[in-house]
Amino acid sequence: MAKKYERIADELRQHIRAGRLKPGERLSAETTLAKQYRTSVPTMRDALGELLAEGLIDKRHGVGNFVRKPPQRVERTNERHQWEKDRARAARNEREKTGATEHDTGLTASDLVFKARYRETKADEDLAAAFAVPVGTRLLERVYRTYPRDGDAAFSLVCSHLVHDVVAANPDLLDESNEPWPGATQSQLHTIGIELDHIVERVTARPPTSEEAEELGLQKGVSVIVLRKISIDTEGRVVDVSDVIMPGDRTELVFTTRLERW
Amino acid sequence: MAKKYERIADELRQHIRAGRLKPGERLSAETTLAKQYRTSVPTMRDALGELLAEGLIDKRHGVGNFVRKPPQRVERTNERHQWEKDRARAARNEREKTGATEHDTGLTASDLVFKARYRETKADEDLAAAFAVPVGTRLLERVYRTYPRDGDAAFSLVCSHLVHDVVAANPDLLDESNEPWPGATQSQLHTIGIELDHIVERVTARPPTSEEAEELGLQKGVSVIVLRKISIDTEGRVVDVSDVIMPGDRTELVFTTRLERW
DNA sequence: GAGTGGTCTAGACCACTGT
DNA sequence: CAGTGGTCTAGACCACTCC
Repeated sequence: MAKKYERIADELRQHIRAGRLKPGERLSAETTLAKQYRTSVPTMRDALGELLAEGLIDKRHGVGNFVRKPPQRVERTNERHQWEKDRARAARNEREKTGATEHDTGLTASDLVFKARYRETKADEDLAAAFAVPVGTRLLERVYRTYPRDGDAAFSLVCSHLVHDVVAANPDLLDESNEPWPGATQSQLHTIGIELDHIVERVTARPPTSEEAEELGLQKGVSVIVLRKISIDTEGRVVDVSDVIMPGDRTELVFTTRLERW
Repeated sequence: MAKKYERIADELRQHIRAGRLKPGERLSAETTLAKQYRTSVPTMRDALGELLAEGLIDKRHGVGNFVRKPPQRVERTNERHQWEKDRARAARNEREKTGATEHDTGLTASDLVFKARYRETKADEDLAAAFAVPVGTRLLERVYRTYPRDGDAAFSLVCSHLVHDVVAANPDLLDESNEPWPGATQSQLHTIGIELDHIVERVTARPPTSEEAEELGLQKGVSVIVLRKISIDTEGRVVDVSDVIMPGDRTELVFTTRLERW
């Protein structure tokens, strides 16, 4: 009854969990494994595909299959928003001390490479609805990437949108060469007199596009977590809509909800 | 350069999005499609596998492949916690009016079938750490399922844990036949004098186990969203640890974070 | 060049569904 | 029973990595 590739996957999983296959260790070639498990190569590959989607192994084309090191999960908390707000009005040298990615990963700025690209776009239907503005309204699109200095895969893909005419009040905000802006978006918005009141985050999961898989270094079968962050200011206006794509096998989102006392 | 199965998947995706293939419509048999696209059946299946993971089609063994109706997404907000807290002390008939699943799905109680199963267990390492109690501490495990009356797949798989000796203060709380308890867990905890202060939710995504895929009616390649909810009472004690498994292709989590004013 | 995984083919046989 | 998708096999050929 049990499918063959599932039984093989189970067996390999046990070996990994029990430590008989150690992190970083290379598995035998797929042709060899197929013989060992008395099966064909495609079936063997189906079994390995399960472990791949679970993040237990890495496949490296032309090299081999490797037991994955237990991934260092990146936590992203919703407390970062209050933390950013507290720092938004601080002196520049204070804000420069740490950024949010360092806050999440525990790495220091020297380990990280940061890239920003600004572009002007027009609101499509989706964004127009989120901002409650007409379709075609001019937006400022800001794309961010943060890479570890040695590795190649990005931690997350971030794409933020602002209403162009709103942020144009401070021309510095239109210039990507001012990035990384110490203190992040809330500090930038503060320069044009905007204070945030609350943030709504919508979380879903789906398979990555091939570009996303490429940039995040995702193995086949691994999903991404998609987070749409909507920032609302004290007048109830939507001032920022950001989409964040994170690798599903390395990301943990943490949300704390405080309740009113009886 | 582009892989053949990706090109075919792209083409089918376009057809679906453009409405040339309508929701509910059956695709040709895989052997027929393979001929149409001048490829082999396994490659055709790889292409269909992409659409499957994206939730664009349903495969029904022995029947055919069907264009999926745009899934009605279930939203789960963190505002439900305050909503539940507000109702926890209300009169029974008030609390009976609606439950949280109805709140999320917009369905009424008569459309839903509810099941609860209680069981006594001992804290493993993971749960012991979450509760800050010794490994082996007696826990009450409560498993919940909610099904639509006509369909077969559950909306979510919920497993809640309470410290047995804490809730034993009210024997009614040990008896699954008292479920569904109007007003949910916060109302149950209120009967033993517990008030919640805040809730921490940790969100991750991963492939489903085969049991999860079965119960949630998931197609191959669709991930689940895993939410661990930890409830902390006004004395800082962890009183409930719940794991919620939700289908990745039909779920949207919504978290609102309110910020302190400057 | 040797060895690895990636893509694709062709086809056997099984399991499930509806008539 | 006919038709469908599910599993599995055997093997060709390509693309990548490392020596």
